[in-house]
Amino acid sequence: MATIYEVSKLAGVSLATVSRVINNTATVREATRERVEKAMRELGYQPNTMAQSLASNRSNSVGVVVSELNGPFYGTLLSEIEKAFRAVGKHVVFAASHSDQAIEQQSIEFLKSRRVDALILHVESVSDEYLAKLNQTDCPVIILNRDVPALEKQCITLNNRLGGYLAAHYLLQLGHRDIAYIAGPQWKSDARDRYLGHCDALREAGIEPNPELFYEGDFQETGGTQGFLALQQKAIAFSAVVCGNDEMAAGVIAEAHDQDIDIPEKLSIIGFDNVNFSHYVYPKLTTIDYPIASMGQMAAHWILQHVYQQKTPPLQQLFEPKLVIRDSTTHYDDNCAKNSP
Amino acid sequence: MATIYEVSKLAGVSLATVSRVINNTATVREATRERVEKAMRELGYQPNTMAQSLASNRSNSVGVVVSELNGPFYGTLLSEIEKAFRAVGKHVVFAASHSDQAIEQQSIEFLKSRRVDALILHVESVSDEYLAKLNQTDCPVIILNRDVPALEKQCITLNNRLGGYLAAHYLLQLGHRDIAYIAGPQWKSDARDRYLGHCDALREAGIEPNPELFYEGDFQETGGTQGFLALQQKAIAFSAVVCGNDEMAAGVIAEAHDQDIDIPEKLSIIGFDNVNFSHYVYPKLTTIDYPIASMGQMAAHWILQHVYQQKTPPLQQLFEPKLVIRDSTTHYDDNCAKNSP
DNA sequence: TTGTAAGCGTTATCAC
DNA sequence: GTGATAACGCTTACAA
Repeated sequence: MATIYEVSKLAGVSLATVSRVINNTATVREATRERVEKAMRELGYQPNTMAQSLASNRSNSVGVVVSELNGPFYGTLLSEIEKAFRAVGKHVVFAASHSDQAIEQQSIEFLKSRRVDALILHVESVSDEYLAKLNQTDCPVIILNRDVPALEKQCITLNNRLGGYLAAHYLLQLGHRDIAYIAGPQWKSDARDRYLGHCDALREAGIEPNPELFYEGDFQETGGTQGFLALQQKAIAFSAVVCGNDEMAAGVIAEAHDQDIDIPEKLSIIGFDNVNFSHYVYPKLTTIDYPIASMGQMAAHWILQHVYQQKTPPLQQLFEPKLVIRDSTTHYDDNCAKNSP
Repeated sequence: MATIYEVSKLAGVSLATVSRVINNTATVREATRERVEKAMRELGYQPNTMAQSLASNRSNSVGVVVSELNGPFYGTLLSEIEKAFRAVGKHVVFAASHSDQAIEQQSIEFLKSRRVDALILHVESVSDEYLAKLNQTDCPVIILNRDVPALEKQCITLNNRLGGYLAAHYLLQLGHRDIAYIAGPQWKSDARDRYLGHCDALREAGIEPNPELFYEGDFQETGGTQGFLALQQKAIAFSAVVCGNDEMAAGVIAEAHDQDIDIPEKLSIIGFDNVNFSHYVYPKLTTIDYPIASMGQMAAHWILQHVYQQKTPPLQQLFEPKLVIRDSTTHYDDNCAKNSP
């Protein structure tokens, strides 16, 4: 593989000049540039990125760590990030923590050891302090789906509260009054915010949230099923159930099928995230769209701008969810048997 | 960040010795090794991977290119590959071709410019010749889900024909005789093989495959829907339909719902791949499991063994699919209205 | 505008 | 066993 030295010899210029045309780092006379480019072409020259990195103290690569890769969510994220960086010749190296708390921090360190120029993190278990410290080293960090006060300029988040509001508001609009809620783990801020938005909408409609209609699940399909069963045990009936995410909504739907409950006629169900399988469930799931692709893109833009000094469209930190109406919800009907024991 | 030089000074040894303890590359007296290790710990030393790569001509990273990242398939693949390599301190950098023919080759070149030690490819559009040439350079290639004759030792594939056989065989066993087939694009060898297996089972049962019961789809959900509609137009009735993949099966199920056709009572449906949403469709999809996780792991093992000289479990190139029985299939029943105009 | 030369932090080849 | 020292291929002052 040809080196910069051979190029310089063939073009009859110095190493420095070749480097200049490679990096556009100083003005080079047009004639010279052309001679160099010709030489590069003839030799099929490709800069050795390792040498570049070593000399410039820049790896031209960014790291991404996500908690899970199997799910319907992170593929889209990674895909978008990679696309954005490749367009400017930067590589992305990634690690998955496989939802393991111990591995998460280790993943970050692992990528740092690769001297990535920046890190995009979608993580849950590491502490705010750790993230703040990390950012102070040499490696800017941008954080998805989480608010770290010390890093407020570098967090890209969804307005989860608004999302929760939109879901409940839609159901209220359809005439539902007794709306059950199957939440995600309440130690997670997004799960909490979604429920807060839910309560906002209820109160706005003059309804006080009823603890009897609340169940704390685990964001998994089975959690949805269990939540639905638990809610049915209670004394109070409901005509709709909103879930903290689509997986749990799928769990509810599955159980409803088992019990021969017609959806949406007897029970309206609404999810959250709009993951890629949400239109494979039957009936197709009404849900709240989480614009993960745009958020990934924005993370890339932030780094492009702040780390690589590239021009990008204006940055945005807070994203708005949108209601996606499909077939799992319908008007409240007095005749509909409310769901209760 | 501490360098190897500082470590050597603190430990009172030469650069070379420190390098030796880092790489276990020659015998170092126990006392010396300990002094060096202590120094490394005290300085929080981490080798600079760029410098290592430059000097050793090894990047300690492997590249992965996949055609798509959104789908339900590649996340699992990447996840498994990353896990295997991280365990031995190797990084993985990836690129997605976003199903774009032009980008695919460019993605490969992009990763090669990063001097990856090896490449794992799940690609369709580049030619066999290109792959063979690629492998001859400096960069071993391992290929997933595709047979490249010139690289037969480096291809990891699924026995698609067996998979097709298993699906049809199961339906025959259930008593179905008129079985429609919605295939993937027949220029793809996996799509072809699956159908061949289907025919194998039919002939084994003394049934000659009927071209009227065959439709060539596109592996997409909409293709399944269109295929189902097209098959219904034909003069011949069928009691079951097998699809070249799960997406198309989902399309058939959606259309069946629209037409109020009971599944599986009136129509049995079977997919292929066992993607992560296959149990979210209703009824849960009977399908053929594609062991993508094991295959990704095997790709990693191959590289670990041949490129990094690590010991691994024995390698395996051909994987066997398995029938996964769920709720979209049932016994053939004479009373069942066959599907026809 | 172009050239010279000193790094960048390792590994690897010699000697000792 | 250990230590000098020359690569590795590039960037980047500093000169010219």
